[in-house]
Formats: sequence, C-alpha cells, structure tokens
Amino acid sequence: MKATVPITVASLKVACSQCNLVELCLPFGMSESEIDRLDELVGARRKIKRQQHLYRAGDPFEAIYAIRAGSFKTDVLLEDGREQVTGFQMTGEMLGLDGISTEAHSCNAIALEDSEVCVIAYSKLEELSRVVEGLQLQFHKVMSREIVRDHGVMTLLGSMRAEERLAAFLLNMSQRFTARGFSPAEFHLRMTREEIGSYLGLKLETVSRAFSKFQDEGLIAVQQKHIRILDIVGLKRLIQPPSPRP
Amino acid sequence: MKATVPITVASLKVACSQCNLVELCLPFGMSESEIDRLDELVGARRKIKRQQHLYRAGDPFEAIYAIRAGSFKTDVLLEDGREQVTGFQMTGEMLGLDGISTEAHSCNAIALEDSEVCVIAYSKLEELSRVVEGLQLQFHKVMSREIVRDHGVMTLLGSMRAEERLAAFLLNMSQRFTARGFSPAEFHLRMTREEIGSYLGLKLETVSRAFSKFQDEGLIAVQQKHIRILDIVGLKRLIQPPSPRP
DNA sequence: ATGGACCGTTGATCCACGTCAACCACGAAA
DNA sequence: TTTCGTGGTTGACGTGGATCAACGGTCCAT
Repeated sequence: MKATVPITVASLKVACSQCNLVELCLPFGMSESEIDRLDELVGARRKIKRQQHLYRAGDPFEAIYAIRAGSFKTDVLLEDGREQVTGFQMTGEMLGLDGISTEAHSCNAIALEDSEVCVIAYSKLEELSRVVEGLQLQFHKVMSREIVRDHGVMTLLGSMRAEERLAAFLLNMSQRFTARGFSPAEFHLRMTREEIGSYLGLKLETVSRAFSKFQDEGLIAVQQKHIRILDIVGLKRLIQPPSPRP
Repeated sequence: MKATVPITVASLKVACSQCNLVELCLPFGMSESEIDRLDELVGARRKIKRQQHLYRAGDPFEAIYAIRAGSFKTDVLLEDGREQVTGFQMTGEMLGLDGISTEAHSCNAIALEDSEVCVIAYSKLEELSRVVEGLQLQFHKVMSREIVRDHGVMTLLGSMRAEERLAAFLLNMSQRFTARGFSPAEFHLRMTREEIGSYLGLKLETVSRAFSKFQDEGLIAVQQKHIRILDIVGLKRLIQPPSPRP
C-alpha cells in the first residue's frame, strides 16, 4: 500500500528536470545541472478547462506560463466586438510574455481544450536568470522567437492571399506537430474555422472554401477538424510561386 | 584653444548618462546610479546613411542597436520579391531584437534618413543585466513591448479596413512624435507611400487615396510627406465606429 | 433517440481594394 | 534653365474575398 506513495509524490512533483517537454520548453539548450536549478522555478501547475481563460487582457501580470498539456489561443478584442486571434500555442510554448511591458496582460489566453500550464512567477524568473546564465539566454531567445513569429504573421497578413495564408498555416501546424512527435501529415486541429479565419485575417467561409479547394486539388483530405496532408510539396509551392517576377 | 578640447571630448563620449534620450530608450525607469553603470554598455556609435542597411536578414547577430538620431524601417523580403515592412523605428527605439532567437537577424533594417545608432554588444548586455536589476527589467520590457506592438499590427492587418489602418497609423505616428517633443499635429513622414502601404498591407494607390479622402473630409492636410492633423477626434472615431454591433 | 446549439459547407451577390495606366510635382544632375 | 528619375495622385476597370443566406453534420444534454 505504502509503496505507491512515493510514486504518487514523484508524479505530482513539479520539476523541469523530470518533464518530457524540456526540449520544447524554456529549458531547451540548458545543461543538466542548470535544469536542476530550475526546479524551484515552477511554483505550481494549473489546470484550465476548455474555453476557460488562463488570463484576460487587463489582468495584472505576475507570471508567465509554460503549456504542459493541451493548447491555447490568444486574442485581443476590439471595442466594437471584433476579435483578432494573435496566436495558437501548443505544449512547451510560453504564454504571457506580453504582460511584462506594462505589468498587465494585453490579450486574452483561452484554452482550446482541457489543458495544464506550469506557472512561472516572473519575479522568480528574473531572480534565477541572474544566476543561471543558460536560463537568461533561453528566456531571451523565447521572447525573440515570439517577435520573429509575429513578423511572420505580419508578412502573412500583409502580403499573402487567402490560399497562401491557409497553406502557410497548415505547414506551420504540421511542423509543430512533428516537433512534438506527432505525424507531420495527419493531425487534429483544436480551433474552429472562425478562429483560423481570425488568425489569418479571413472570414470563416473563405477558410472553409480554401480547405475544400485544397481537397479538390488533392493537396489535403479534410474531415471537420481532422486534416491529412497528401501533398506537402504542393502546399509549399502554393506559398512560393515558382516564377518570381517577369 | 585648448579650452575647447574637453568640450569636444565630452560631446564625443558615448554615455547613456549624458544622453537626452534616456526617457525613451533602454535606460527608461532606471535609477541614476544604475544608468551610470550603463556607460560601459554602449561600445560605439555608428552612422548609417539614408537607404543603407544597418543589418540584413541572415547577418550574424552580435549586437542590438538603440537609435540615437534618425529613423529606420525593418522589412522581410519574400523569395518572389514581395516586401513586407514590419515596422518603423524612431529615436530611442531598439533594433535587432529579432536576432537573439537564432543568433542571426531575421529581417533587414534600413535607414529612412541619415541616422546614428548606439551599438550594444549583446554579450555585454547579458552580462550587465545580471548585475544591474533595473537593466534586466527594462530590457525585458522593451522586448515585451515589441511583442505587444506586433500584436497591434496583427490586429490592424487582420481586422481593419484601409481607412481604419491609415488612421491608426497616423495616430500612432502623432503619439510617437509627441513623446519625442515634437508637435502632435504636424510632422514629416520619412517613408514613402509604398512603404506605408507595405506596412499596412495596402497598395500605395490605396494609401494615396485614403490620404486624399481624409484631406477632403477635413481630417488632415497633406502635402507630400508633410502631414497636419486637423481633427484628431475625427481620426479616432474612424477606428472605433460608435455603434458596435446590433 | 431526440432536440437543439454549434460548426462547417456551399451558392449567389456585392464591394473594397488591387491593377493598369496616365499624368503631375518635386529635387538632383547636367 | 532643361532633363530625368522618383514619388505621388487620380481615374477606369477587374477581382478576391466579404456578405448574405440556406442547409447539413456532429456532438451534447435531456
């Protein structure tokens, strides 16, 4: 009976060094001894049910979050009710970085499915990253990567057509699922057509039509949220038309 | 004769504590004693002539830059020649943060006029921000602010119409000029219509037409790159239509 | 199993913005 | 001065994606 106790304790322990997401998450690139020192960083885990907010725009900023399980969207709401989805986040990715600048969150983070996050008190992160060099560098890289990613989205929104946008989105999802050990060619989207549309600057009808068109052309097989990519090369070709400018 | 020497030396000295941009730049919010310690941070200044690159996509990342005088645009070039301007930067703002993540720059930074930047070796910044707490916090805030700004642009590109975008752009410029001690209502744009269009996800003709429309409506007076804002409230009203949704 | 809410698909029509083209204003160089 | 090149404006026209509308599928809760 008692033999089960240590196992239970171990599985409940919150520790980066025990986590199978190290290679995707904040500890990526850090030495083992450095990662050991992170174990004090994650104060607690927090479960968020589907459709619930992890935080809302305006909430005071105290912590950033690493996704331990599940997935999220972040969005900003305009005064007139328009919504702009600014990103989709998967396991190992960080949430809440936007809050540092004003010490209040500037967007909403909403779980797309029942999820769990590691809560990283920002004050503790600052403190620890002063002594653990690898943590300092990795944290900066995580923020910088977010900036680069946002520039990619701006490019997509500013200069690509609807089908290019969706192709880029699918390839991005495929790549991220692959990095997490899932199939590059077959995956389940957790977000609705409307959320995809908002992210891509399109209406849901346009997203739906583009999905259908890709299916007609044999590029993918769609069944609701389940996607199978049949022709990766074809999708990539959509984004980079072969003949540049005359 | 020799009396002029110390003055010359002082004016050449590269020092945040002597700089009149402290309130806009990295040292913002830091104590005087902390700022004094920054003086070793800025290794050198660098002058960039109009249309020249400060760095290019792919360049190895070694430093970030604080704009001391002048202004820049950052852009990414797609393989087929399309350009997406990802931002315009003014004095006191930082350039190069995108390079941390991959240790190579991911966009181009091009001077819109003859400009000068302070070169901040990234290794030195890391080192110093481990001991100067205020620097660590401020640097994180600068990165976070960039993320928030990018989300704003994504919102603009993803869910606003042409005239809303241009109004938002003008109000943003006005606010930034104001913060630098210039008139909120009258300023000189350093970028072309095409660059504005690229930034806003519009063609230059659309930008031009929107300028003309605003002028016809008495919101602004345009003379080439010289802008006078005549009705700020009217511009703001354009972004937030008074009647939300029925 | 049944009703209902939500989500997705598809068609018909519309319009905001892109495209194409002509022309004009300004500054630099000759 | 004239010329040239770049940048800006404006008009006519075309189109990609939005809008409006109807319907079908799926997943719940009862």
